[in-house]
Amino acid sequence: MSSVRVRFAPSPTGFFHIGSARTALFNWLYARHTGGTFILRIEDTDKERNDEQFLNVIYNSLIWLGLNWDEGPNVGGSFGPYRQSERADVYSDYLEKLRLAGRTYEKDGAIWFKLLGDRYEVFDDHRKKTVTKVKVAPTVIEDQIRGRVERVEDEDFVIFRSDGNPVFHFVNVVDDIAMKITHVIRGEDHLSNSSKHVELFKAFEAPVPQFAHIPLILKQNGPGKMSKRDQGALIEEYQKRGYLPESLVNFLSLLGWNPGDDREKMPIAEIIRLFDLTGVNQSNARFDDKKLAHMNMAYLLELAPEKFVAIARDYFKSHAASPTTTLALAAHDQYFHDVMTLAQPKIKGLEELPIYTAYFFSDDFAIDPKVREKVMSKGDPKARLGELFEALSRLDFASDQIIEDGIKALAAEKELGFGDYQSVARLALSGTNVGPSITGMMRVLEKEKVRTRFERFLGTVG
RNA sequence: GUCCCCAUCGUCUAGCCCGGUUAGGACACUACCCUUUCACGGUAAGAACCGGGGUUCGAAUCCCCGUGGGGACGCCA
Repeated sequence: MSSVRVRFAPSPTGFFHIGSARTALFNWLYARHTGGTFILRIEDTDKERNDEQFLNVIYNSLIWLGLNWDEGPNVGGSFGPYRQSERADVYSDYLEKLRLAGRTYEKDGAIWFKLLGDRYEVFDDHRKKTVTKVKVAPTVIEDQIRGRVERVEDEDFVIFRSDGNPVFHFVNVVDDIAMKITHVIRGEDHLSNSSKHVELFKAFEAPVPQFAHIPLILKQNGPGKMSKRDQGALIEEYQKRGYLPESLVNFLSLLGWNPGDDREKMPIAEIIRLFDLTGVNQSNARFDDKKLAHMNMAYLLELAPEKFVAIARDYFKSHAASPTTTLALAAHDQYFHDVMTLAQPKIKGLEELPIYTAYFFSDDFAIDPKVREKVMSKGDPKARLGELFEALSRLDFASDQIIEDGIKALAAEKELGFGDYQSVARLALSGTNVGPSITGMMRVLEKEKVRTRFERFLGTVG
């Protein structure tokens, strides 16, 4: 095990979104790549805004994505506790160090961190008030991704609120010291906080960890970074929509990082092997749900049929409220299996499944009027369906191939093409022109059902 | 307003560090092929170096300025 220790430090103040997931992923990847330790630390110092339910959202999302933590809540570790709300003792110890070093003072009931240098007053246009500044040399941040960044940190800042609770800057640095964090990998929105943090590290006389500020994910439409409220921002949502976590992870890994060549779809082991901070970009990336959907389809396509069926069943179960999924779940296992394997190579995502397969589980399906119009307008489809109905008794439904041969024989006999039968049969059987092969459809539906649907359709067209 | 970061097809990006490419790939879009509908797949096409100055024989690549985008400026994290 290497000495690399990284942490993902979310605060449970809202749902878990894409940006957080990507930060977690990059930390996890770096830990796995280097053989280091991935730590989950919950930054819940703001009691007002924290909520237990969000904690479970974080845990569940990380687990779903496969980002297991080596130290943290529920798994323990020798640097715990890993929830900041349980680390009050640690913080008072560290506050004492700062106090002894003469780097704190009290004002308005809060405890402030004192910068070193001469003070002067200046009016701040933005905040519309006079503030006290300190004459300081710029703070240098050596960043693995940005290079050397200088920032002037010239105002004292609060480290303990008047309610007695420590603030983010303080606990973040203290815990990074206490937990021996070696690399701080976080979003670029923290870059301007880093000067505060570096000054704190220096005040504690602690080694400054390596910083790596990764680019932000921008919302796909409109200005600004992606936030919890944006469309497609929540991890939970992808879970609900039946996205495969490995496809989301693969997609996310490519947002701001690349292996240096054209490879995109890669197994996680390969991503871990290739991942490094030097491959991380400096510019923000816009989220593209189409590319994610494509990635997901590619993963779905290569799933072993048994696995696909199991995942499909889970998806139906978690959407059991709808009538279509209820009927599907009520079907025999083998039948469900057969329908799903028919659909697997055809669909782009699990979300399509209930509607795509609905007519397999219910005779009560609508005929698409547009498709009907199109199919019925050329040739004599009614006659074709009649012929096919006639031939049904002679057709063996044992395999797609036998059905295909049977229809082809019929077509040859009538000096017609396969398509002349296919389109109208599909319409009668499914009410649409979208779906799996007609032969597979007939095989799975079985002869009796095919017969009754043909009959019914023939009846409706008079 | 101040400070910080960034800048290649519509989007994600390779190339930049170490100047010489028909500036490559993927998603999306278009056409065609495959075909039993719809997809998948295949082929092809269109599509970019933000602008201006330098440096240089030569700049996407190095430097400066501008512009644009993003972030931060809380007793939030």
